[in-house]
Amino acid sequence: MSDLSFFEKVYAVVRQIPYGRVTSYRAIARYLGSEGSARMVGWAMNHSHTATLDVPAHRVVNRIGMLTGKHHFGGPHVMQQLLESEGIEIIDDQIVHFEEHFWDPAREL
DNA sequence: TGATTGACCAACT
DNA sequence: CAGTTGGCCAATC
Repeated sequence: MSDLSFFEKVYAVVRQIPYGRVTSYRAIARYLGSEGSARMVGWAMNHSHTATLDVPAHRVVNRIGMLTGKHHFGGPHVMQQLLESEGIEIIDDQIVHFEEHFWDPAREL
């Protein structure tokens, strides 16, 4: 684990997010400890397309469940559609019942 | 190599 | 109560 770069650690965690669940940038940063900040997680997601494995970045949102990075999925509605296809309801770019869908790696992993 | 930026967050004004 | 500022650390300009 320690051999992995911060990015790879982020990818590893995001890949383990269960179907129909979401988490936040801050939760991932907190789970990884002081090795990075929420900003770094977002930055890692920005480069997630460079990762060899598929990273379900659509399951990662900001702390209030808002789809801040939806524009980076190739379209402004792709992220929302992906989440809705997993049974997550979204209104105004915001996840409904976010706390119910929330998956905390530090708590569940 | 210094300055800027970024899919964020919390504190401060 | 809304807008600004600082901090986080790496990548890009």
